[in-house]
This record gives sequence, C-alpha cells and structure tokens, in this order.
Amino acid sequence: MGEHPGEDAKPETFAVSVDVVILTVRAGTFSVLLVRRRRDPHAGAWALPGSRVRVGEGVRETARRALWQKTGMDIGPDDVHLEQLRSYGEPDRDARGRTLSVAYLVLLPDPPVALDRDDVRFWPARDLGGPASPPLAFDHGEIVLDARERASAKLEYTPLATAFVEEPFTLADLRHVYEAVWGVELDAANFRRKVVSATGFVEPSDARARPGPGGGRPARLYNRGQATLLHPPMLRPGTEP
Amino acid sequence: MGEHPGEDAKPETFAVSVDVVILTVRAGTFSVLLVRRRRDPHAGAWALPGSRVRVGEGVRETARRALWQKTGMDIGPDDVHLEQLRSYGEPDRDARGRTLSVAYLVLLPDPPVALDRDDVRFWPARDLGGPASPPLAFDHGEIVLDARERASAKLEYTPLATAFVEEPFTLADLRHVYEAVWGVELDAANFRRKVVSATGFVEPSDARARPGPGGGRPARLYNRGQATLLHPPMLRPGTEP
DNA sequence: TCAATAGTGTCTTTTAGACATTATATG
DNA sequence: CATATAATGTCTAAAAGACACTATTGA
Repeated sequence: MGEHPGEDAKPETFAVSVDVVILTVRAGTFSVLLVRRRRDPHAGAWALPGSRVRVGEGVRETARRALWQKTGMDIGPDDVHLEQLRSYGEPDRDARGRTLSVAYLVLLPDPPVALDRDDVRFWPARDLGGPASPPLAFDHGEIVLDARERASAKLEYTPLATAFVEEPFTLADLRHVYEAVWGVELDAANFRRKVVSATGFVEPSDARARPGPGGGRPARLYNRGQATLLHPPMLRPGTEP
Repeated sequence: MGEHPGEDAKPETFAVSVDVVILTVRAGTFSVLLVRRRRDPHAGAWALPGSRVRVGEGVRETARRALWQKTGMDIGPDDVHLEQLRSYGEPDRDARGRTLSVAYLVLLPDPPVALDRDDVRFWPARDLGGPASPPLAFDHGEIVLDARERASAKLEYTPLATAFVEEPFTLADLRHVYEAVWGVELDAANFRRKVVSATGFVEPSDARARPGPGGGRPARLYNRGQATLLHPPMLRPGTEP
C-alpha cells in the first residue's frame, strides 16, 4: 500500500478548522469549556468551540475569533495565554469530508462572565473521557486529553500557572491552581519557598489582599514575572521515589 | 476586520503537507537532515523532507512515507521515534496558494546508511538559523528551531534520549546524547547515578561492550526501559541558581 | 478572647555536584 | 608496565519535606 502510485496517490484537499481547548480553574476544579452541538453530525453531543479557517486568515487568528464568537468572551490579544497544541487529521474523523483540525490551548482565570448557559458550560477536566463524561463529538475526547497532559506538564517547568489567576494574585491562589490541575495537596510553606526562589516566576508587590470573612492575616499580592522557564522547576510530587 | 461577514468570511481550502524534522547525533554533533530543493519556489535552498497528504492517507502515514521516500531510509513502524510537533499555516507561507504543513519530529540513532549525497545531508542543528546556516526554504528555519527546543526539553522529563542510540547501548553513549543536544559536559559518575535511579529509564543487561582501541574497562550494556516519564527528571545544568 | 489564614524558622532526609578511588580492559 | 575507560565511594552543599512557631486579621 502506497508502494506504487495508484488511485490513492492523488493529493488531498482539506477543510481546515480550529478547535480551542479553554481551560480554567473554577471553584477548585480544573475545567474545560464545551459547547453543545446543534447540528449534525454529533448533534446534541458536546464539542470544543471551533471554526473554519477563512480566506486570508491566520490560524491563530481563527483561534481568537472562535474564542469570542462561540463563548461571548471578548478578549484582547494579551489577556489570555493562547498556544497551539497539535493537529488532528485522521482520514475518517469527519464523515462529511476530509478535515484537519488545529487544536489550540487557552488558559484563563475563572471568567466572571455568566457563561453557564444551557449550551455552553465548563466541565470538570478529570471527568471527561470517564464514566461521568457527557458524549463528546468527533475526536474531541482525545484532544482534551492531550490538552490536559500538556497543561499539567507545563506547570512544572514554566510559569504557566500564573495564566490561571487574575493579577495581582496571592501565593495561595497560585497554589490552588497547582493543586487543582495536579490533583494533589501541597504544603503551603514549602510551596512558597520554591515559588519565590524560582527567579522571575512572580514579582512581589507592596499591596495585600483583604482577608476572607473568617479573618486571617492579609496575604501579600504578586504579579507575573518575566521568566519563560522555571529554574529550578516545580516538580510534581513523585509517584515512585 | 472579521466583525462582519464580508468578502473574507469565506472558508478557505487547504493543501496539507507534512514536513519531517529528522534529528540525530552523529560524531558528537546534534544534527538535522535537510534536502536541497530542485524546483521553485526556493530552488537551491535547503528544506525539510516532506510530502503532500494523499487521498485516504493518515497524516502520520504521510510522515512515514516522506521519511523513506525522500531519504532512502526504509524504516519499520517501531524503529524510530515519530511524534507530531505542531502545524504551520500562515496565509503567506507559500506563494502558490494556501497551505498548511504538519511538522513531525523523528529521532534516530546515527544512521549507517550512506546518506551524505550531494542533495541530502545532515547539518549541525546549532548552526541553522545562524550565520553558518545554508539558505532555508519557506518557514523551515522556524520549524527546525521549534523541533530543537522540543527535543531539548523532552530529554529532561522523558527517556527520549534512548531514541538517539542503537540498542544495546552504554551509559557513555547515552551521556554523549545529552551532551550533544544540550551543548554541555556532564560528570560521568553523577550522570550514571541519576540514570540508574530513574525507574524504568534503562534496563541493564549482562553483556558488556568491547573497549575501544586504547583499552579501558568494558562498559555494561543497557536496553530501553518501559518508563514514558522520568521520575525524577534529568535536570539540565541551570543557567541561574 | 478565639478561629483563620499568612508567613518564618528549624530540623531531617534526599539529592546534586565535585572528585578520589578501584576495576578491567588494550598495548 | 602505562594508559584508557568504567564503575564505585566519599564528602559537601543544596534542596525537599515535615511541621512547629509567629504574625495579623475578623468576629
């Protein structure tokens, strides 16, 4: 197969679309935004927000457009972390014809917008693919899985966790991100030491957060640092030592 | 722009191709395989081996086909590490029309094949993009850069370095991979301890390698382990402590 | 006052890095 | 024998983890 140029040796033409995996941490839960499909195929199933790439449009632009068109979030260029994940182009992934989807990863602070409409809502990332998962359209289950792994891994060696919190933030805010994404509990004291010793991870400010209703010492507020890589990395608690 | 569905709101149709970044370590140098283009555009410039995706063909299949068609290496499904890098689809990347290229990463032991033909050869990865670089076609300079970064990073937290050496291998072989890719020198004794203590990284065998011409104690031979992630990771010597 | 949360200090165990020492080959 | 390379051991410094203690708020 493929040895001789036969019937199938013709080059294919593709419809290219973008699917956006929007991740956030809301109420302590690592979550993915999905929209319910109205039309076939997979009508009624939940899908990643996405769109076809238009004439003259950059693929990254398409991702930004899908973000606000499908979710109602109007978001400036620098407000969110947007990075390409990878592409999915199996021949049979859409029965209507040959398509290739470029998946993008978006990391957001918990959006204040009232997003939980009937057909647009966040789902716990850990559930998707499991028994408590809603039906997912196309190969979007695989895409979400890849996105989760990418995000988990990048928390270790990049300052990406700060993309999940609004500025300025407390170190407790940041710790909650790690705990939600990794599904572990971290010692607050040791976490603090690692974060402040990693150069360029966070920038301390002089301001303090107001304590919660039960009181407590006011927490110092921080902003994102300039580092793109963490030295040393924030290592995930090991499964096997 | 993009606010109203106008002339540019039409969905685009793409020609999709695959470009393969073939990385190896030969003679202590981290290297990339490039082929010289015969045809315009960019005739005479050096490019990544690639091919259009055919009707009914999976994108990963296209990558495997490009690998042996353009380089003459005939390679079984499990002989090499092949993973998707990301896709490149800027509107103006090919003047002939709208194209999207899915880049794949291939890691190989130094191939015994006589590859250094006039129009197919390995180039030192560190040079590409710099002043000693040959002219590169399309956006292939950017792709090679991304590939280098991905490979460097994955050496830290995955056992991927073993993909660069033939089995069985010595720990010195493995160390040379890290040294070439990272461009550093590593202490042999400390390297050994970290490798053997990372569970599932390498499997010791009872066999020994034959010493070189100058003599020396025979080195134990190892095979690849089953781990997909390293605990703990092999941390790159830090730039800032 | 107490409860709650932030932040610091201290002790122990683990790991990293530098480097000496021993082991086993070639010539 | 000398030389080369592999493998182990040892010492020190740094980092991680457990956890006690202090600081500052709300009620």
